Amino acid sequence: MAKTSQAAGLHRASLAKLHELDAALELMYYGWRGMTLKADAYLAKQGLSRPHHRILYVVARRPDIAIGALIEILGISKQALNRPLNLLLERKLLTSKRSPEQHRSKLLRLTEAGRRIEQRASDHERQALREAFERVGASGAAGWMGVMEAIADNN
Amino acid sequence: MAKTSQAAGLHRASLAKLHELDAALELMYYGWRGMTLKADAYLAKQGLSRPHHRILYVVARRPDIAIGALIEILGISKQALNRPLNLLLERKLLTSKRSPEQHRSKLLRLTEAGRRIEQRASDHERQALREAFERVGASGAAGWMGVMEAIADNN
DNA sequence: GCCTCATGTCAACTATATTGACTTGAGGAT
DNA sequence: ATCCTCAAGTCAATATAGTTGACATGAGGC
Repeated sequence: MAKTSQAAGLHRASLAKLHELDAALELMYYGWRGMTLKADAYLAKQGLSRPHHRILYVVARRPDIAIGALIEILGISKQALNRPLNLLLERKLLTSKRSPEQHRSKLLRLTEAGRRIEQRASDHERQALREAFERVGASGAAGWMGVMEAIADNN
Repeated sequence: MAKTSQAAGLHRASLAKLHELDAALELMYYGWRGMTLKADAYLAKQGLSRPHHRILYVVARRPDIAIGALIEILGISKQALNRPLNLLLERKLLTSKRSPEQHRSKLLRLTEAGRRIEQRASDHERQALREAFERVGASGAAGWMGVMEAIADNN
């Protein structure tokens, strides 16, 4: 699917800072890229990409989730979910079966192969976080979490 | 251009945590979204989107940048740059003129209107950061920067 | 006059999303 | 049985964001 991602500022561009917070703003951008770079490269090797990983990630943490609930969590339309989801089913990374009571909905689960890929992709991301946390120590990590929570809830 | 972005996990989904660092992993995702949410909404009102903002952001910090250098920094192909750049020129948010010595290259600058839009969009992002930094104090902010730098340089 | 280089443009393709309209298949209710 | 609802699936059209490849233009340099 996705081509191996381009240089795309592999080297953080040095731009003049017009505001005090410009450095932080750019760090958010490059931080996101730094965290996802290796995971995306791994996924590309498997013929998968970010949307597939998002599906695998959620299903891993919500076994037997129904399709409607998955759509809600991912925040995309069912048509947008359709392609990547079917690919994952065809490749037998996911299974779907009808619920015993609620026959209307289909329940999704990871297969062993799906679990393995989800683990490896997420591990690349966690590894980037782990190294960074180790470098700054526990108090820095706590600060990072606090800031990210505040930003995440900024609605 | 972009439709007003969907709910898309406006409420951070509560998923079981399979690993210690899953919470941090999700925070990176929601943090990025939290920072860009209002900026994207503002840009959409102006009929612009993230790529346009990226161009405006860089040109604001590198006045008289040539197109080739802009392509390098953004990490996209000239063909991909073409559409958003021409829109910005048509809408007179950017000007281009040939360099006095280096007549081969074109130099880009923001117009007043372009500067205003760049400022407002980036302000939405900086505001999210500012509030978060205020909430956690200087040491938390320093921790955040340290972690993000480590992740950004994780190549 | 030719070569190079920066820019511009055309075409075809891929991937990720959207909205709208419609179908299918399973249960529930009368 | 028939009708209604609901979850899921599918088809079509569109937008956005990117890619490669090929080729055109226009300004200097030699």
